[in-house]
Amino acid sequence: MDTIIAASRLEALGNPTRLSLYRALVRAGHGGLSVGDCQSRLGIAQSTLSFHLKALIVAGLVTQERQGRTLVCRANFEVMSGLVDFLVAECCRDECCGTSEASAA
Amino acid sequence: MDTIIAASRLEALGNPTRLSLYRALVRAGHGGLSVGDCQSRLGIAQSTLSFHLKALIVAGLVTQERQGRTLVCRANFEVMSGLVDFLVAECCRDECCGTSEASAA
DNA sequence: GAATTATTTCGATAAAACCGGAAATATCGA
DNA sequence: TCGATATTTCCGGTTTTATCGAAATAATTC
Repeated sequence: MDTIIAASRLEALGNPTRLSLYRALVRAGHGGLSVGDCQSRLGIAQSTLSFHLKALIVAGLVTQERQGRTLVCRANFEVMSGLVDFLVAECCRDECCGTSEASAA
Repeated sequence: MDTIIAASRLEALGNPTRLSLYRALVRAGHGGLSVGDCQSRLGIAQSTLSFHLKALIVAGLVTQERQGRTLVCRANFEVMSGLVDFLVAECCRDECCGTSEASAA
């Protein structure tokens, strides 16, 4: 995953309102939540919710599916998994040869 | 972990410059990197680096230790681990009873 | 204590984020 | 088509962020 893309996803999660929204969707699991359900849970203005929801969708963290009048939102678990993998990828790769003190040799 | 704290950490990682910086430290592993090493790797102004480094430190993602004239920076792996755990915590908790269709019952 | 190296703070500026109210769009039911 | 429900877009104002250069601080060495 590109650093730019990973950063945009982390940025999307890096707002308390959006993080709460995302976690509500994570808790909801497969079934997801309608936009209205999200709104009543978070208790913020609809326009504000729509704004943040869109940010999560653009980032690829959330998907939407229309069901009649309502839009069902779901967390995209694969994207989250990829993001987590990215964060820990290459951990300690440059830490060669088991030096126990910094800048040894 | 509090949502506010988690969001602040994700926000800290949600900037391409800071994410690159953090990943450089993750790659460096236990030995860490001096601020000067970070600067030469990222190729940005020192003031800019200092600004972003401070953000990571305030967020708790990075620690610093003085060694003579240099400040050694290290990724705080425990904090990262906690953050990852937070993201996947309570997954599907509200998805009761294995309904396969949304809003069944 | 003066010179040197390492790092941060300050000042300025342009860009972006955040928020809610009002209006617009889309779907359903009768 | 008309009315009701569900959701988004547009608008504006305020706050925050990102960036760099220049000056200041901190620790070391001679």
